[in-house]
Amino acid sequence: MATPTVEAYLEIIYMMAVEDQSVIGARLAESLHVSRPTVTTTLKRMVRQGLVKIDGRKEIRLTTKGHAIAERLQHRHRIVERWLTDVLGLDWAKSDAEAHHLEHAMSDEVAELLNKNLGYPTTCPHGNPIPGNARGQGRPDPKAFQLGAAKENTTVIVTRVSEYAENIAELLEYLGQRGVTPGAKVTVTEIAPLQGPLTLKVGARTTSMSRDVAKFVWVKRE
Amino acid sequence: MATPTVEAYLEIIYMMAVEDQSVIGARLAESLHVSRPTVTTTLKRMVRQGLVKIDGRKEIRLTTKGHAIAERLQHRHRIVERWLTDVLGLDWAKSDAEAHHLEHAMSDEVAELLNKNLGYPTTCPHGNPIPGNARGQGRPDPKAFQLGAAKENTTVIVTRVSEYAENIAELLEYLGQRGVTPGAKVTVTEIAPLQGPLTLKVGARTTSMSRDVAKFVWVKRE
DNA sequence: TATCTATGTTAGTATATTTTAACATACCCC
DNA sequence: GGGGTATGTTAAAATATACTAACATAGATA
Repeated sequence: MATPTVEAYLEIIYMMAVEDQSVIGARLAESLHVSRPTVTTTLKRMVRQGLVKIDGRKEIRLTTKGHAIAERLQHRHRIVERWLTDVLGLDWAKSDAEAHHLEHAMSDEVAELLNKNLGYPTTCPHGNPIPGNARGQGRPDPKAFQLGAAKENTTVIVTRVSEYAENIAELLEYLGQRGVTPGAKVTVTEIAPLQGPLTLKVGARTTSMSRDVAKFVWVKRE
Repeated sequence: MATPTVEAYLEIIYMMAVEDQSVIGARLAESLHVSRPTVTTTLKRMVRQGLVKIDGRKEIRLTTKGHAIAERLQHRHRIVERWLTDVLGLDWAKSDAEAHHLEHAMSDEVAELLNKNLGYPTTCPHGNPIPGNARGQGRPDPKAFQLGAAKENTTVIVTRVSEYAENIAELLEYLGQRGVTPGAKVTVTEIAPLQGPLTLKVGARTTSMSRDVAKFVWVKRE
């Protein structure tokens, strides 16, 4: 029923909501790399189909129906990512984009066979919970906080990297190359003022990271 | 570049040519379950894009470019089928339809990682050669002939089942349930006259099969 | 030869998706 | 309060994909 385009909208809306972002058309246009008028038209269709609602402040919300589809897509997406990275050995930075294509072309039956074959993983390679497999129905750990909010001279463990970002592929590659992946131990050695970068120690390596990037990395106390 | 729709056309044209079928618009309309005017429009686009040529007798032929895309799709299709049936345990009748969806959503890189992971299989579960992996560049065994052409009281080995048929899912399910799969030994015990059915012995079981169906089953002498 | 059948094409529509140009609004800052 | 920025919408257009109704044509057949 839902076209791949509409499915992509549903999924990004779902992700933005999970990340507590403001879900408005302008944000969708950026994330999906389409113009604002396109978003207006598509959303109009989606409202007609009962997939989303738009309130007076132009905030977009998923209906029960839209939410169900989005959650099914996230389920597929993360299982496919697990397969791509763990079984096929695909780079974790590439697996997100690839999964975005495959998730729209996979039947429920195959998704469940794959899920079983992988042993019902609870998170994707980026640490995000898999709805249906993980407890909490895919809600991220509430005790986690953004690396950007960590205090100086604390050591934290990376729990997950958000997959909602405009330049997600670059972001993942950047983080992967520096070892900032789920389970990694990171020490914040310095926080520059004026929204400046963080200085981090990851393993034996010292690196710096902008505050904007650090927002996408969720961590917990050691 | 090529949309999923155009890719589906390319693939079916490729398959029909391999099976020595007459490749004309009316046949495409049936196979793809669209109307004849739709085929006219889409073919016009494909000619403009340099993917196919149509001769004076309305026969459709792939250009080098179209052929390359079709072959890449067949490669993916059959590798994916192998994965679906061998690794995930999906029914062989369902794997064809599922592969038709997944093949359009898979990058070259993932297709090759999967190919390697499966050990470079030479045929799909239906016995059809995988272009690039099999010798002969995906041409079926020239010594094989259709089960419908077998003589009475001969025993043959099934080499492959054609995946080009209008009701392919039903056909595969029918054959699978009767054990008529690649490698099976089949004895033709009786051939009814007037294009009537064949009586077959497959293992301990005796069954009959219409001549129309028997055209899709390719066999070789024991 | 007249007709039936298969096939292809035109015409007219419809929907989904996309764009640019232009305009409308709301809110923030000085 | 006035200008600027962010945001949303309208208008006009294009492309890909699909349909039905109608017509054209070639071959086969009665």
